[in-house]
Amino acid sequence: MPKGAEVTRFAPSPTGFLHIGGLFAAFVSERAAHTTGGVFYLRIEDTDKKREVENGVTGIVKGIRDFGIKIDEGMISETESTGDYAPYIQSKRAEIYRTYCKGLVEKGLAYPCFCTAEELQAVREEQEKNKENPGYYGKYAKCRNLTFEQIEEKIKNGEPYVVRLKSPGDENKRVSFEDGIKGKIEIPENILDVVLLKTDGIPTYHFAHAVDDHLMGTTYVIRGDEWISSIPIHLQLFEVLGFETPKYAHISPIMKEDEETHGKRKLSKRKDPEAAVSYYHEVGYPNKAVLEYLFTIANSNYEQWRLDNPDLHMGEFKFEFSHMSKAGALFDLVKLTDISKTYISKLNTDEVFEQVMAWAKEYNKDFYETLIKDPDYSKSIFAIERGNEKPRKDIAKWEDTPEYTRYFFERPEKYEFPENLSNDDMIQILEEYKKVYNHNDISDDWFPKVRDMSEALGYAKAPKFYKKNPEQYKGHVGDVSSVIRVAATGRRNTPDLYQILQVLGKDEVMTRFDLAINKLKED
RNA sequence: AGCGGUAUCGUCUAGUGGUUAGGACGGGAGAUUCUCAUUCUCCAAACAGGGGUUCAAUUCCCCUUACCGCCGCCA
Repeated sequence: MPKGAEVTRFAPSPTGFLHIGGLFAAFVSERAAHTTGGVFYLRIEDTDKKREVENGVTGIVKGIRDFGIKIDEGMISETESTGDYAPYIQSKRAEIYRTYCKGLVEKGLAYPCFCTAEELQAVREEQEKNKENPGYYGKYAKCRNLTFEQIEEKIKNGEPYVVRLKSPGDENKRVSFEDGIKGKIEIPENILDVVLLKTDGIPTYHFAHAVDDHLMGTTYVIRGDEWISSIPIHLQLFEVLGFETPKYAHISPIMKEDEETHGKRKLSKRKDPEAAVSYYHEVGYPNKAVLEYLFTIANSNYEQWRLDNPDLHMGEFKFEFSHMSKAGALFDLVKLTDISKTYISKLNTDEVFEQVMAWAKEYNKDFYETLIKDPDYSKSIFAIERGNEKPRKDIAKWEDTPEYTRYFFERPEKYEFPENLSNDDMIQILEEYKKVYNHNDISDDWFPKVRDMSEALGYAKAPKFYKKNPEQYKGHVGDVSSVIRVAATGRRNTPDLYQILQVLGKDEVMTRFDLAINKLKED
């Protein structure tokens, strides 16, 4: 590996649920590794059996991969991994932790503790009453000074126990470390005899973190900032284990404004659908757009870079911790929408079609069937005004497309005809237009024809003429084309009408005009 | 309670011991346009409060406040 290369990792629990904040952390870690020529790996922290979900690894691997985040080593599926430091799943590493733990006990740096949950609870209550700091330490650490004989006997009696660190900390001393994002942080030393190995022999996060990140060669630990408070524990663990400490960078969580309190709060798995990465997939925000958005909150100079380099791949942007925000950003769906619209507007027709199909296949089967029936026709819809110098920005997510394209697949049931014209006027316009309509007209000839016809029927050729002398006209060309537009699509607002008529095809256009005329006659 | 962290337009942020405090999203107005969407122009919009230090503080220091974390055999 090149000099300065960082080894980073993403280490989630196998809940199958990928939080947007988790994706963010994974993304930042991946950038940190790959912009330095290093390695990014995936480790699964399944030390809490209660959290586990069947096939939970798959969901996470897929979630990350879908976003184009490359995992170099570690878990690559539910059971498989690649890389030199396997196993990458903590439940399979029990022996390793036990060995290190045993070493600590032998050196007198850790000890078994037989306290029950009830006893610990009682201690906590007492501490609370005395307004002391809670925790297992000092005089409250009852098992700290058990004799060898006492321990032996309890074990022989089959009493369950955990292994605790015999913390060498001094509450009057402080430790300091340099955080990659937050800068220098100083905190009192850890004095808690934290649990290393739980009753079931599985390590706690703290212990597993120290052992694994050491063994797996992590150089830069990137994780949520809720871990900052645990830093003294971790530093102490590295010290007693005789390991070199990695660098740390603590990321602020992605927040959301709470409707009730108006305060900030973390995006919540339970309350906020947009907390789940799968949400973006479901509604069809392109992965690249989501990543692009994440990048704007990861590095504050990214937006300017994007403005300066609209066509470069985002991988070319140089990610740096120094440009990361110290505070937690509020998640802004509106901004995501804007980024997504811009992104989609730049895709070519085939790309759009491909992505729409991929989305529809999974989340809107009917629409998928509709599109697949005649792929060329479907593509021609998405081709409308695409590739222009100033492309339209009206699709934010694939979920928008069924409604956006509906009138191409269904004849109008309702017509939003303009109110300022009488039915007879509109019938006249349509009848007349049927006569002059030539499906083979090119785009440049098409609109002048509508203008000429408007004039012949007593409408102003252009809105400005009408505005000058409204009493001279029945309306203007806008009213006329409106009638044609509504007759063809049912809607008042659509993209370029010429292109729409071209896509619909001559026969269909004529049929729709007739249907509209009949409808107007009925009313 | 204690221990940490954070604080610039509504949002994401840039920035500096002396600036008309900059940009992006969103909002408003106008222009372009057959509608809509684009595009373009313009506008409104911020240094949490109080003390210091200094000729000068949004910037440095302290306090307060607010918000966020953490205090588990969860991670």
